[in-house]
Amino acid sequence: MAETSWHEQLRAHGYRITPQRQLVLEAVKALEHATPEEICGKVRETARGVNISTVYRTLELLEELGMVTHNHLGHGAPTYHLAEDADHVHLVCHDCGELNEIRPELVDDFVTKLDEEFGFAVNVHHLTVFGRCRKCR
Amino acid sequence: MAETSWHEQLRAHGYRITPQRQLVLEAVKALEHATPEEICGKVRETARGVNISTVYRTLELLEELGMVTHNHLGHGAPTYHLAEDADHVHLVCHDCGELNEIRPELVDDFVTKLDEEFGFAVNVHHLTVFGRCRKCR
DNA sequence: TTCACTGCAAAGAATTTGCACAGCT
DNA sequence: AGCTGTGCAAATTCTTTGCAGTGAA
Repeated sequence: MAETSWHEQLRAHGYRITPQRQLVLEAVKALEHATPEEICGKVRETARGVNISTVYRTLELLEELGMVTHNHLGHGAPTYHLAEDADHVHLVCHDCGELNEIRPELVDDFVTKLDEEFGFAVNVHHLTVFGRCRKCR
Repeated sequence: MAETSWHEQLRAHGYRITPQRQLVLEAVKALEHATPEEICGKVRETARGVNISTVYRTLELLEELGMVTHNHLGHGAPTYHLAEDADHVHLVCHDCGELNEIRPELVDDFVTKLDEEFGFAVNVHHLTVFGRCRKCR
């Protein structure tokens, strides 16, 4: 995403460009799969006093605009990443918690089948598959 | 599951049979996809004074013994059901929240592929697929 | 100047834990 | 009787909200 692109996307919807929003977006990009708490920590490395509730509000906004997405990779807080980096499916091991990202093509058949049979459009970016990894079986 | 089966499964692991455990298991069976809160409500229809923390502890125990499983069907609390009734995949619509259960055979190819390519054993019972249903597209 | 945005503090929802007593076995 | 399980209350974790002051446009 070009620097100007997200500025304009915010403006086009009547939202303002603020340092906090810039920093949150940068943190999401840099951290990958980060929780709101972690994002807040990263942001505070640069700007002090940024509040966790601002992070929540910003993530909600950025998600609404389609700039970031989130996943539930376990029992705890959700993790966020850039929408443009989200083109993968998550594999999470129940036992060791290991996270793997796999090519979305692997679910293409499945996605097609659900579309044909139920008219259901799978959101592949939000798909997390739990199971047991090679090491833990 | 026969009446005696789960009694023995508890005993075999050194756990005791209590009215609370029986009621929680019955509530899980009766409600299907119920949150801990809902299960607690159901249990209290029969026995008063059962505590929510007992429900949590019991669900954790029953899950550990493989008698119930849980899924995350949205942002809120997880939902529990009997493991023996869990042989389906969940389809959840982002927009209307509608929940559908589909035949697990639909993911067989996908499961096989993940096994072959990554040695990853998918827990189909815990699989929830988000997307947009026919009506909301 | 105007009104969206933020920080702060408090409220809320979901879950866990410590501890003394109750009740299975 | 012995020890697991339970109720209760308080602590935690994660998230949202109200409100008054700040700052982007």
